[in-house]
Amino acid sequence: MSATTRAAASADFLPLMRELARAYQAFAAYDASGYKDANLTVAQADVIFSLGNTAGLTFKEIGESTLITKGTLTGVVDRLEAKGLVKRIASDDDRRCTRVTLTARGTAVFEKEFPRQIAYLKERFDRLSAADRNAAERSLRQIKELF
Amino acid sequence: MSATTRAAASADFLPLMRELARAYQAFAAYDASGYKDANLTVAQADVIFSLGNTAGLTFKEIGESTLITKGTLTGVVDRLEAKGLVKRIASDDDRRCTRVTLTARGTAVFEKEFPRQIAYLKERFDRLSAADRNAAERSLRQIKELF
DNA sequence: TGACAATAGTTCTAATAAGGACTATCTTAG
DNA sequence: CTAAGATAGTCCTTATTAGAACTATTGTCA
Repeated sequence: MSATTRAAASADFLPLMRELARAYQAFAAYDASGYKDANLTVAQADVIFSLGNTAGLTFKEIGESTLITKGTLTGVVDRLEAKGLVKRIASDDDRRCTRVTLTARGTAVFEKEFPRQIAYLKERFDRLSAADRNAAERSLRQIKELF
Repeated sequence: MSATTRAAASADFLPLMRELARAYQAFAAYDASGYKDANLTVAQADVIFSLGNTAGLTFKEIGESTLITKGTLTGVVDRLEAKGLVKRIASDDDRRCTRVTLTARGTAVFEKEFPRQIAYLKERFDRLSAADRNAAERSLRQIKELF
């Protein structure tokens, strides 16, 4: 029995790891499919949804909310700005910061797409009982805290 | 109360969705960090681990195993081939298919990195009890099947 | 105050990632 | 057998993605 096989043999967490990847990918694919008609990517929608009902957020704040790293975020905001959905506003108090806010068109997109996507997702998540959802949430919190 | 706010108010699945994304991202970041020293990306390691202990797999089979889509897989295999870890072999019976196999160097990488990564991951997953792991696996299977 | 570390964004590079068009090859229906 | 459809990979485009180097600005401490 090789070292490789021996390592795998005692790895009874592999099915859990596999299910984590499969579940996330299945969800992510469904989530992304909801934005097709709106011509938004998941990253772009994440940013718009973060900005909705706020007076604007800094790149740092958007990054914390969406888990998009700053290097990526510059490009995402660039493309949203090119689409006229978002604008950069220089901050007065701290000139290192840039605030990003929704434009009128961005707000309109948010008010249309956010409820639509919530309903689109809710239709699936509601197939789970409240007990199952709570159990899943608890398990996922445990997993998150492993790392 | 706006339609947007109303939609979000009845969306009690949002915490679960958030935990799913957070848990997966935390795991993925830890997983990726394990390959730094080996100069492998997660996608490259996934392919090598799929090919380990096989006589070679087609692109289609690798894609099913790793969830990497074919357009991406061509590039991943290109880079692994450039590193000398993998080689393409034309199939005889079905000339549309290409089999991918580990080279001697690829096998050596597999036999070193696979047990190391399993141990690296096991150290974290073993912090969960068997019961918690089973509960998590069950929840994740439920979530996967929602989509 | 003045060097120096810390922070916020941008830019750059390499590598995914999805999807569609394209080529080559099988498969199947008539 | 042959035309039409299906399948396997490649190539192309657009958009992330992470991380490191870089600039500008702010905070800190002696």
